[in-house]
Amino acid sequence: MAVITGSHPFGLWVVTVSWQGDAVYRVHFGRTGPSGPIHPLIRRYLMGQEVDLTGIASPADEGDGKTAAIYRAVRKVGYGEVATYGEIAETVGTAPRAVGQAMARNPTPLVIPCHRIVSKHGIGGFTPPIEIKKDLLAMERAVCSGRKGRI
DNA sequence: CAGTGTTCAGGAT
DNA sequence: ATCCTGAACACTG
Repeated sequence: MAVITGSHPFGLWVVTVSWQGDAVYRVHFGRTGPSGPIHPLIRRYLMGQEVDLTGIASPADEGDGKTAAIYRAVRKVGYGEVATYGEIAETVGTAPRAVGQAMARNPTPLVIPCHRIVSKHGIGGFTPPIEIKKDLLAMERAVCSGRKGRI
């Protein structure tokens, strides 16, 4: 059984996902991507539905190192919520820069919501174009505020 | 050893 | 109020 690679549009971008069963191995943003199916939950997420992606397995958060612990902490950040590098660092017991380092090497954005981790003073960084991070956050915020008059 | 998707404090404009 | 430095922290290749 081979790993499936497919893509789905998100705004002006195309999200390419390599996955198999309930495990996602790689997520990549680009202008174009191969035709093929992607993980159902990620597809619904990209279509603007509030879905819980914590059920998806990612090789990144399995391990013994600090990085894996950071990824697990990041995954606890819920849909439409944000946390700072410093908060994640304090949870795991490490330094903010280690969190940034881990985010920069995140193999599976969305599954591990690195876009919800922002700098204390601004939006923070993002290895693909920062526009994507802004769009993702804007979408989640819109969905959350859209559900029955809450904030 | 060097490079980060940080953070904090200080000082200048 | 905004912007710039410099320093210290933890982790990975």
